[in-house]
Amino acid sequence: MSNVFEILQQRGFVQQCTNEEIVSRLLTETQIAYYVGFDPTADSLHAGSLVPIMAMAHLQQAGHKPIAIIGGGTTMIGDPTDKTEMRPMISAEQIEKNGARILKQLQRYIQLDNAVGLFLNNAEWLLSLNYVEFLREIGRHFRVNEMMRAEGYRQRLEREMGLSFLEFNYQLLQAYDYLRLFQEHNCVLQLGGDDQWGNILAGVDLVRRVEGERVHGLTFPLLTTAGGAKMGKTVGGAIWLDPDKTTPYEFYQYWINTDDRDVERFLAFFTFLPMEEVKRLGKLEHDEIREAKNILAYEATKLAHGKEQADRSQETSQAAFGGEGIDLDAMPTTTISKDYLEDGIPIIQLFHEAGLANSRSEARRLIEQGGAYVNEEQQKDIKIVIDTNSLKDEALLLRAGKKRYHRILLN
RNA sequence: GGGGGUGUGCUUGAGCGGUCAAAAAGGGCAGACUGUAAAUCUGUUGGCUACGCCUACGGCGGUUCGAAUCCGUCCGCCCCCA
Repeated sequence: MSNVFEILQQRGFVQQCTNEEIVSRLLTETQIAYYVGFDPTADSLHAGSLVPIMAMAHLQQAGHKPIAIIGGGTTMIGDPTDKTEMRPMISAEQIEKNGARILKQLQRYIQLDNAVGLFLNNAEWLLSLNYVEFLREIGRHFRVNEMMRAEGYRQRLEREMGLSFLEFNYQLLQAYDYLRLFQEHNCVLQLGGDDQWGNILAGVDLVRRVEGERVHGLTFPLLTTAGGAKMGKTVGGAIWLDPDKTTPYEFYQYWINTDDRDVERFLAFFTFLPMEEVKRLGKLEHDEIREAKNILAYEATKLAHGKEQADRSQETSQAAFGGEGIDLDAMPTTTISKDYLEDGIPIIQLFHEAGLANSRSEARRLIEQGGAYVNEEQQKDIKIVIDTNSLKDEALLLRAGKKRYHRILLN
């Protein structure tokens, strides 16, 4: 149980590794510094980022020193890897701002206090680089033909959109990051998604060429759900870690709706439950597996938002789906004026304005198809006008379909 | 620099000058089933003051009674040659 590498392996974190034996030994016999880069293009991390985060947490618990990097410098270029289009470039200030929020999120999982863990922005060293110097000292170590063999670049080269010279340089900069971190913090392991494998290797090579030292890399599998969707994405958008962007309840719901086939995998990745327990839960079938999803959702929410929020989300969830009660306080709410309602609001308009339908036409369809409920009563007539007579406990409870609720209050 | 392509609704992708709000698939939404899962089946899927009207097929202009479909031009992207 003491070997973190084994833990990572058992939990499914290891996709590729420069040398499993050596890395395993490094992790057991010494304490090392390791790094992961995070993308600061958004002001929040999302559920997909939890894979590297959890891996970092496991490693830190085993006594190793995490370095989280935000790509303030690299993001200003845009990673072409596996991207169908160029990433939008964003300003340094924005990156700075995003970075600060990301740091806060990371701190829920790992300690980054400048002592046992570091948080750095690679803009610190990338922005001041001198072009000619960089070419001479770093650029000379890269073979273009080798770079072009990398899957990510090749795709971009062979398919439609070309690859700008700017993007082509991305790999050099990321490799340079690794070199710097090795030189300054003695970082000898870089982790990342499997799409980063090429970039990680570039860094490993660079360190070897410049410093003559052997450093390592390890990638995580790129998770997709059994349904084929990208991990952490729903049609509505990404599942964010920021409670303002994705409420704890929605976060909880995301996990509890996990596909049966994903439960065991996800428990291993996104909770700290011991593997025996994970396996046991993963084997449950039929409605019993809901218990496993419940635990998954609870644990994941607790990690991201704390015990209190997890408890609440669980209660709300159980109330809403378990039976009678619906936790009114937990659902999205709109406040309207009393006069407005007294005059009567056509049901189509009501659903539209509550945000349960994106247009009036959509609201009309919803109602016609029997998916609209007011105070849990199905309304199929599009001409109905809702007024104060429909109030129940001074409020209206709207429902669209099975799971989407919205409450209307008066002021 | 020269030559050739291509640009359609959330996505992919059809589309004779009229019958195109635009085939088809995917996705989404709703309904049935059910375990807040998956699979399956059904309906629906631009907007609206709604059996009619408006906005849409890269931008702008033109030809025509009439254009997503023809012409010009501009923009983006791709391919070949240099």
